[in-house]
Amino acid sequence: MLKKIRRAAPKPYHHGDLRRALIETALQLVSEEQDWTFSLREVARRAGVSHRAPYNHFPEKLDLLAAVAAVGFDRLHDGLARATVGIDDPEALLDVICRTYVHLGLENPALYRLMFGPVLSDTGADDRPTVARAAGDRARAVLENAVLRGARAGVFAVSPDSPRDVILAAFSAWSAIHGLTMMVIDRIPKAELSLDDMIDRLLRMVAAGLRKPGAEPSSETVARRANRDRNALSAPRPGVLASGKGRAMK
Amino acid sequence: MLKKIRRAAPKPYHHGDLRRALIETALQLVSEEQDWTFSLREVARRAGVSHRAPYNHFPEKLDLLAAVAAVGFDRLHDGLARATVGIDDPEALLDVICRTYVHLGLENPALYRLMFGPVLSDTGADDRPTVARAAGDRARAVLENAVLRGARAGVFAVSPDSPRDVILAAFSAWSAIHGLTMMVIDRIPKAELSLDDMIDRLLRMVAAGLRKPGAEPSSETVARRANRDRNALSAPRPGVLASGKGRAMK
DNA sequence: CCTCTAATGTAGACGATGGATACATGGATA
DNA sequence: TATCCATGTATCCATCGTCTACATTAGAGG
Repeated sequence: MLKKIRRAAPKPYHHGDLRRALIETALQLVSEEQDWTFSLREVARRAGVSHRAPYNHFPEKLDLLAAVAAVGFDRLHDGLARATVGIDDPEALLDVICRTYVHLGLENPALYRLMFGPVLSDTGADDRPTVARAAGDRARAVLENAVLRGARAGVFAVSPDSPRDVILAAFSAWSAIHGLTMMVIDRIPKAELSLDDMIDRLLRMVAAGLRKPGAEPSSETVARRANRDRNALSAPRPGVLASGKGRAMK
Repeated sequence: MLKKIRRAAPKPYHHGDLRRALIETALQLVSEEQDWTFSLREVARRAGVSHRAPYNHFPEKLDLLAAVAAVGFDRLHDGLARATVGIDDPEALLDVICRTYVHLGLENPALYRLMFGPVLSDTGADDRPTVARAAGDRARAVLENAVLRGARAGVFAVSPDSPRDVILAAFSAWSAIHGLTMMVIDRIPKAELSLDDMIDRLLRMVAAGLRKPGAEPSSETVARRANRDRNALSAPRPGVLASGKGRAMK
């Protein structure tokens, strides 16, 4: 009998780490095609396994996509966390978070859309998939934390002792930047509007909505300039949400 | 020869008004299933034609969906226009627009998502379909008009003579309410947050972002109460975006 | 070290889909 | 009345998501 010669392991029957490979491949596809209508079979093909193999790890296509979305939220969280280290001023912090957020979202529109999209919220009548939900919560925490800090510092018109107050305020800000991000992704604004102008105007609104009525609205400029410098320094940082070629909005 | 007896026209070879029927059917399906993954064949089936017939009116499925989205924008525009007749105070006007907007969106989440969704913005590398684009512009105009009025009245910190200023301000407000609408549709906010609270908090932010720094922030309350009364009066108005059963978010 | 099972893969089948090609119908116009 | 062409129908095809049946192997228990 021929002894099984293990020559450079050409095709181990068992992939070894298929689950992760599938998520990676799917993420790659989402990034490349900016779309998640690719077939599950295509994912399997790219991963070099039979078209049925993925079903051993994900009950259906949606579950794989949910896993991809979770990765997206993780990267978003990491990107926000990394961009905000060492910033203490609450207004500046909020400004950086929002700007970074929008840019991260635009870095990989399809992934961003997938993270929030119908695919995940329409899973039956129940809630969003737990993976995505949990990952999203971690990202959300960054923003809530910033609001809380501003509240504690007495800069924001938010009661630091009322969780509801903090959550509502943070959610409003999040809604605003999420809306802007989605609008830009979906190409709603007229072409002549510059992204920076849109962000500036929106952040003015967000800041005004959080600031204590009596506070000085001019320090905002200072904070903003500081952030811009800071961003300029770390600007060439490679994309966080972007995966593969991931051209951002072209 | 048998004379063609037109007995209740059992099956006229030519449908007569297929295009409209297809759009209607598709809209119905979107509303019922809260999803547009239904097959084009299903639409044809419901319309009582062969599965190939739709292609005589729409090059592909996306084009039919674009037409549906256009209808959605039209209804949104009509709903906003109807809700704002007779309101003069700019702050109150803006308040009503935003509140109505969110409610209309939540009335038929899938349709709202379709209007903005990837389906329409990903049509090749070019712009969104002209139908949807045009219909969306009309809806957008309602908001821009309100901002313009506030600017003219000197209530908003917006130069009425600078179109760019007006557009940017309106776009910021739009982004905010669009973001809120999407977030709620996508079930992002924690369950314990009430919709009204979220809207109130966001509108506070929007108003603060538009109001002239010196203006009185208390008149807002008056305006809001007025709007709420007004809304209460016309509350039982049947859904505008809703079509068929169109349960709103269940 | 061997066995046996459960996890992981492969092969192939099924009904349905989007879209294409070829042909049928009949309303409006000459 | 004859004819043309927009509008429908009947089929065909590759592909998809998911299912059932079977193959392989890693690793736990003896």
